[in-house]
Amino acid sequence: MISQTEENYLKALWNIISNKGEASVNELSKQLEIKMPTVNSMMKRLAEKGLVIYESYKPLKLTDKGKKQAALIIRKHRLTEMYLVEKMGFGWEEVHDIAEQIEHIQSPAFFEKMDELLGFPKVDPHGSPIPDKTGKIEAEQYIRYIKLSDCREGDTVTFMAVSHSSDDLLKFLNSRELSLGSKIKVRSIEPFDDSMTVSYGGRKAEMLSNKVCDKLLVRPA
Amino acid sequence: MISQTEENYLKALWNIISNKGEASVNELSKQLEIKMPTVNSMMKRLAEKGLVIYESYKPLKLTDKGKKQAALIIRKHRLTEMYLVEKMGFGWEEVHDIAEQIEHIQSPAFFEKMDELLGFPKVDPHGSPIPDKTGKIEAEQYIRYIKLSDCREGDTVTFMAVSHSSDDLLKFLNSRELSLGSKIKVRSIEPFDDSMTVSYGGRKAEMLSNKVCDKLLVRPA
DNA sequence: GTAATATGTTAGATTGGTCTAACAAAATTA
DNA sequence: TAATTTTGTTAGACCAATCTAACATATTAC
Ligand SMILES: [Mn+2]
Ligand SMILES: [Mn+2]
Ligand SMILES: [Mn+2]
Ligand SMILES: [Mn+2]
Repeated sequence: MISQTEENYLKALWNIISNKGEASVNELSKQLEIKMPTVNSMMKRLAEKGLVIYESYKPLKLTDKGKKQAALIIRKHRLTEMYLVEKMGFGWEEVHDIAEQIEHIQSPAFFEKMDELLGFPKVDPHGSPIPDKTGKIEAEQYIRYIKLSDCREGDTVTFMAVSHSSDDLLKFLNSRELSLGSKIKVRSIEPFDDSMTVSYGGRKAEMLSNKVCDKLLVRPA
Repeated sequence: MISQTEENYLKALWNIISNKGEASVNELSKQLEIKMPTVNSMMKRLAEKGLVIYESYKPLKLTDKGKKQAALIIRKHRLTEMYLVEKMGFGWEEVHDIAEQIEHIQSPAFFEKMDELLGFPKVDPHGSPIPDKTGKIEAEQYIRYIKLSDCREGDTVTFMAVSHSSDDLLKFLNSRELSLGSKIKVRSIEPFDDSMTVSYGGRKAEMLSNKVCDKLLVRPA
């Protein structure tokens, strides 16, 4: 009914909308690395199918049906990432590309089994929430984490999620042994470049650039 | 480089060739439920790509490159089936359709990991051999099993594989608690319909139709 | 408020993967 | 061997998914 290609468009739309509030043809085009005219006609097709609300020159929206479909693909993606890390021994920096493919597998039983074997996890290995079977994200998880870069000297916080997880960032965090759940204390902030010196786990004075701190989502103690 | 669609053609070709010695456009067409003209043009494409040897009105062949590619897809299929049964708790009758999709995942690391977690299995849950990483099937596994239907009264054999495993057959075998590795003794053969009365495991006198016996591959004791 | 730039749309081409209809060759049957 | 049936091929259509080129509208800068 809905193709792999269409699923990828839906998912990208969902991601943009939940980060920035609304989506444009231009952004989608950049995100997917597909030219604007192609995106434009795909939006019309998805509108035909009742998944997207398309009006010329207006921001793109998802219908409720579209939101649900998208969330269910995200669910499959995140369950897969969790499974790969927890049950197969992959590192959190290795799983995205595999999940990008497995999210399109058509087999409710397969993902049911994953969910079960994992004990019905609420978040993926990068701290992002896993939508439930109806496409909803539990209220508790709407809690808006704050960026580490928005913290002040002396703050103590818990590292909860990575906002835009690139391979390079994840490998950097691996190298500093900074993982989800770590309690981080902000020792000092360098006024010149906003870099932070923090302590956590065994590490007593790690320096993190502002670019890094901007990607780390934390919960105040 | 090679699409999911092309992979399915290659695999079907490989299966037909290894069962019947050679393949025709007609057989491929039936197997894949795709009309002959479509198959015909796909064969030309795969010939272009050096995977198939195509000559008008002659039987279809795979090149060495084609054989290897096909075997590597079969490898992914069978490793997946084994993983689903051994590590995720699926029944042997549930895994084929999922494997049919997962076999197309592009990620050497993913299948490496499966192989490793499974302890480098040599056969899939239906007793079919798993090609190695170079696409070869180990010599030992070339052993030609015989059909249970070719056995005689009094023979004792080990159930090694299912030849054409349909859902219905596998469910039937489940219901009779007849699984791979069972030692089967042929008690009697009914001359009228060639049905067999056999004993194995806890069961002392199970009646198996000729249609069933024809699908069970066994190794003489 | 006009000019320049960025964003969005339309038109038309291309490729992959499928089909049906018509024709051709090979195999089977009479 | 001739007729019939089965198998294989060619031609031409269609839809999904992509592109480039050209044009239209909105936004931003001056
Ligand atoms: Mn991901
Ligand atoms: Mn994807
Ligand atoms: Mn199978
Ligand atoms: Mn397949």
